[in-house]
Amino acid sequence: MPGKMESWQQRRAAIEELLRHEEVHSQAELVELLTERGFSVTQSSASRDLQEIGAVRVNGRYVTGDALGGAAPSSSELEEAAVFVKGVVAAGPYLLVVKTPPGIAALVALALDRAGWPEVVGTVAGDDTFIVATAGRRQQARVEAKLATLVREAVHA
Amino acid sequence: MPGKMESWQQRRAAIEELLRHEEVHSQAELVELLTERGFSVTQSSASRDLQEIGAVRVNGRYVTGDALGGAAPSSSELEEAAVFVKGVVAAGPYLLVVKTPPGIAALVALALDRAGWPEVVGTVAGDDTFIVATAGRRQQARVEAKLATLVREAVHA
DNA sequence: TTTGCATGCGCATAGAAATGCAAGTCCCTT
DNA sequence: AAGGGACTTGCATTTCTATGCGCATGCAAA
Repeated sequence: MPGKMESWQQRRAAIEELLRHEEVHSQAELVELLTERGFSVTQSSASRDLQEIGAVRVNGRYVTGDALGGAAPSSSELEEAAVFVKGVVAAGPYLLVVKTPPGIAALVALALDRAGWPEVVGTVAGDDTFIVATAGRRQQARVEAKLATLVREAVHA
Repeated sequence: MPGKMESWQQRRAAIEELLRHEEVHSQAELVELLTERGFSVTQSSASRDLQEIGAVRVNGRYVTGDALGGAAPSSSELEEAAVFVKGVVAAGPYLLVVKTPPGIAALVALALDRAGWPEVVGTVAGDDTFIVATAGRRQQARVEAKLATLVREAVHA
């Protein structure tokens, strides 16, 4: 099986994006749209992705979970907040410690929470530091990498 | 077919009520519950009713649209606080991450502290998340289970 | 009463989504 | 470098949901 795990996160991001702008009525349709956009997947994965994302089918149309309840904070919020990140360090195999300027740890932590990354189990913020809890080593590594990328891009911009 | 058209409104009300207090995972299950309560229907009608009502299946469980957010009080301090627990997730073998509505994490964490569970080593609270430290896997699992029970009861009440 | 229209429902089935299983990858540990 | 575990995915199939069709009933007008 051609199991290219390369796109996983991009694919989910793409799905969320699709759900926001297109009318998706079935998983088969979603698969089609994804295919058009260069993602090669089957209905199986679509099903699992949707569940993971928290999408829901209402009246025969899929919508993202947070589109129902209000606040639809995209990753842009986090991208902005990323500017304040001064450092990310692993603390043991399950935690990350993130340093920020004084007073805004909570802000960044909140943004990270709302970004809804699947690997992030939760955050606890202090004044200039916050802790990110992840479910395991792998998740920790991913979050660390993603955060690092985000910070790099934020600084460049 | 004895189509008593008198009852469909009552039936739908009953369904809404059921969704609020029971875990309904499929339309077949719903039919069963309704039958127990004296409503004689088939899956067909259940499907149409759910659609009409605006119920939605999230993670394999049906909920009414407006049930997305809301809580009720209880008795003992921790039991009361349990209402606010939105999720419990293990982070590695020693920690639990508990999500709550914004601003309430400290309250719940304190209540848990005071409950004096032997498995709980300590808690650290943020704004909408707190972390529970336990002495090991076994304790972690036990706390997770106890919390889950508590939450379930709190919600049902 | 009879005729017509609208509605609620069940049956059968088309249509859609979830999942057990096994295969392929990536990484971490030894 | 080898071994093992944790993930992810696709396939095949099961399980669940939506709906076309026709019957039965209620109501209103003729």
